[in-house]
Amino acid sequence: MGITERKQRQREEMRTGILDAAWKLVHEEGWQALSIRKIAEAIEYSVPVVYDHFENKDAIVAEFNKKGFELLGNELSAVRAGYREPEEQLEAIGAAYWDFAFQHKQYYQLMFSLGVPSCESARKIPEVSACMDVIQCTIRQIIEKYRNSQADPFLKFHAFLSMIHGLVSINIIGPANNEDLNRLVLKDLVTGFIKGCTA
Amino acid sequence: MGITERKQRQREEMRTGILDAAWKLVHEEGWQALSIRKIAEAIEYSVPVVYDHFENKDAIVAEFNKKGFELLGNELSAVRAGYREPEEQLEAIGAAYWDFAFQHKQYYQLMFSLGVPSCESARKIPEVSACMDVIQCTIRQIIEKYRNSQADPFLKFHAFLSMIHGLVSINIIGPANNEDLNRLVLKDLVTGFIKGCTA
DNA sequence: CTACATTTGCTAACGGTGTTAGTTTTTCTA
DNA sequence: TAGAAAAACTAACACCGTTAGCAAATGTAG
Repeated sequence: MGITERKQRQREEMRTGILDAAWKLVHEEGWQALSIRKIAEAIEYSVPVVYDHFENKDAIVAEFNKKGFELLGNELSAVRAGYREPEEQLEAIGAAYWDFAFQHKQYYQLMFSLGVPSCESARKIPEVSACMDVIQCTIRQIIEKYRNSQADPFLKFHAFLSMIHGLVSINIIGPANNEDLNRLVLKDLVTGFIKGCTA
Repeated sequence: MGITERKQRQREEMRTGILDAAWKLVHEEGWQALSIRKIAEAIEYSVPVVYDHFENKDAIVAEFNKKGFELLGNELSAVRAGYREPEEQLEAIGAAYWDFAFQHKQYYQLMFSLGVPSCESARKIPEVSACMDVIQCTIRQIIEKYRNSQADPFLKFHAFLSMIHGLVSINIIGPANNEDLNRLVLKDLVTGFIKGCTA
């Protein structure tokens, strides 16, 4: 009775086919150009077929949102594993975060609502927490390492995220800004931040 | 021959009427709900009349973008004028920037593409520069005051903007976050930043 | 092998969007 | 008062997300 298995497999293939088509469209024309109708055309099926696999357009978008945080989380974890001292780790995380935002521009725009019709009802998904934990944990270690009882890890975490996200989001809108300047700003922000954690 | 004057006046009235109606809609239903048709209905004219005063929807949105930066620029200037020392000024600017973002949520969302279909072809408008100059100038004064030749004013300006914008944009997406925490994060960021400028 | 049931996919529609071509109505001028 | 100019409108085009209802393919049981 491999029939149900085959059907299951075909369903799965269609699902990923939809996502692949959607992703291709986003890459070629941006989020604002993504439409159910174009997806349907790309997979060579009629529109309602898409609705058999996703409740609505938001559900498709949410899928990418999740995947984006998953990707970023993995990236940050991997980079962090390459260093021993938490200061180095945080510096590397800052750079990696930056790289991610621009190497996966579409993901990042979606993840932080940059010029994208907001993907409602996200933000509580576990991928977000997991991703943030990497940063939060590293910062806590810096503070602990320097026995700086005045620095609140939670507060510092939010400060760090604000810095890094602000830098990225300002630069991700519109075409290429001065890349060298941004690198310097990033370094200035991160080193300044670390100094604030240690002293 | 007051006829042409009257016509001019009527044109102006219709223009502001369109903008008022648009602004009301944005306030009531958000940017994503703004439509030419709804504007036309609100002003009790047919759709093409709107196109007699604005080239397209983007032009209407761009108008608000400009106005937003104008407002923010004035706000920051005013707040800055209330203090003598640049450190105090910057601290006040940080707080004022924050307040603006949340008191004029719709403006801020538009100005920095937070969940809004990007208003193309903005960002080079003079209101943006004027607004940023207030911040940039204050930072330069702090650096000069402390004769810190190592701190680059331009770089520090970008760093400051990143911080403040990052904090705001993370918190402006979604419903109310912890207000007290955000105030602390803001203070931590700004004082840390000032320390980085002075030493 | 056939009859029924289920799944699968489709057509066609509803109400919405931005935008514009062409036409009517109003207003001003000569 | 006739004709030119300005103002406003109707109606369409080409999209969009979403869904109700129907047709065709597929699997199941007698």
